[in-house]
Amino acid sequence: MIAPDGRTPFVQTLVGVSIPRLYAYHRALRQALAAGTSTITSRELAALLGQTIASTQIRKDLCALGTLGRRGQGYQVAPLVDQLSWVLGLQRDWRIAIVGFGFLGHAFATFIAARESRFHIVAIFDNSPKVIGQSWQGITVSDMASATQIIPNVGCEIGVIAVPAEAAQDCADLLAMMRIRALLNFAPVLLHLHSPASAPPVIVRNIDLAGELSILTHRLSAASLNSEEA
Amino acid sequence: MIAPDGRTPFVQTLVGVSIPRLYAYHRALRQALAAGTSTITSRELAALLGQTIASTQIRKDLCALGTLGRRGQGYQVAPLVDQLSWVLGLQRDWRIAIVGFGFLGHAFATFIAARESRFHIVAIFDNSPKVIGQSWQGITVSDMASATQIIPNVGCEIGVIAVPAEAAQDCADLLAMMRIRALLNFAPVLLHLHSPASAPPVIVRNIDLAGELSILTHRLSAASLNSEEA
DNA sequence: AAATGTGAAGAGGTTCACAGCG
DNA sequence: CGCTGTGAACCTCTTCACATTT
Repeated sequence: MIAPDGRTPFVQTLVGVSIPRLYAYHRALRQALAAGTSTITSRELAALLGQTIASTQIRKDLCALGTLGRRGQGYQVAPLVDQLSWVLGLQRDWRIAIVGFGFLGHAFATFIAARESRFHIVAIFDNSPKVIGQSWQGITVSDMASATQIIPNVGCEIGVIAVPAEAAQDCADLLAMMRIRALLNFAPVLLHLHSPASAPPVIVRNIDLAGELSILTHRLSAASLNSEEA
Repeated sequence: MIAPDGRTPFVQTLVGVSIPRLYAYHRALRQALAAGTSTITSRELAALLGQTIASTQIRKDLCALGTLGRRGQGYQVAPLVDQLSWVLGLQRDWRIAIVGFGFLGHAFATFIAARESRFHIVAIFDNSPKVIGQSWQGITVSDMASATQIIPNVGCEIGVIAVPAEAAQDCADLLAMMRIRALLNFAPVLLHLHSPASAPPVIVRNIDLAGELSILTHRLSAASLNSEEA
């Protein structure tokens, strides 16, 4: 793997840089590029991000990726987007298997297919007879049990778990056995993954909808208490 | 508002305590309580959380909520759950309006209704004629335009934005005008909320599905580079 | 003896101030 | 002169070590 500019990328050496922040830059800069902006300063980018990130922080982050800015001018947007794509792993395509094709799995598939051209849904599984056999954008929903045949064929790197909590662990085990390398888990359970010793560990990221809600309720409660005191 | 034990709660004064972590404790402890555990040590709780949080960290956090543990024994699970519920704002019920009743809105509603008894979906909006008029658990999906009449009637604190990116800002504006106090936003856009000067600012939390995916792809890329070097 | 509670040390990430270029 | 790049100060959160309590 060689970065677009020929330097060896040093993705793993980025200290002090948060990936969500880089993704925010990436999204904002893609929009700016689409709108015809060719050059941008760190302060302008901070404005695009609603001043949620200081311009100094932006410069620190971008500097850590390699020097791309021109002093006195700012940054070239196009190469910056490329560089960020590279670091975020978005310079290549990825194949995704969705497990659980209820409303959530369906929503995820539709959202990703519509917006992210580098992510491809290549397999869909469910265990409900009502859903199995249905077709979504040319992909037939298969029984979970047939994952052992299908996944080696289509070869996907990422699994999305959108099943009820009770079924999530079994799905995760099965996907790990199929050498899936990363999981996005919507089920509100802690997954225990004992990947085979030969394979690298499975990367898991959890999205907990109830947890997100409770962050809101915490802050609402705190806000009420503050206003009562005032 | 008075905490269960009579002390004045100090929700807003919790420094050095992350809310996602408290929520993780809450979930694990509720399960432990349901399984019949009445007492638990910080180390046992760390084990329940898959050793993702050190027992020292747990003690620091719980200590910050007020002294609830007994030295030599551990913590009483039941009062601990109550205390955490209080801090997280889960000691009361909350009413939610969902805007956008495609697959994602539907998934969110179903998920919350099934799992979280203190959250109540009280209004659903969409702008597609195909969806308006449908009924979900006794709630009729209404046109977005009628939100100005419906929301003041049902009085909900939290709004969920599950519409396409292009429509999200308008929905947020409308909800803010209706004095919604918090928003969970699934649309991949930065919302600008100019809440009326008289009202407290609207609390926003964004859930960015593509961003979550890119965190996985970043780590997958980094892992590949590392293994190549090894 | 066992586990909590907590000051102190440490690590990590953010902001500041300004040097360095264009 | 403007904006980037960056060492240093700063601050927040985590970990350690151990005193304290049951």
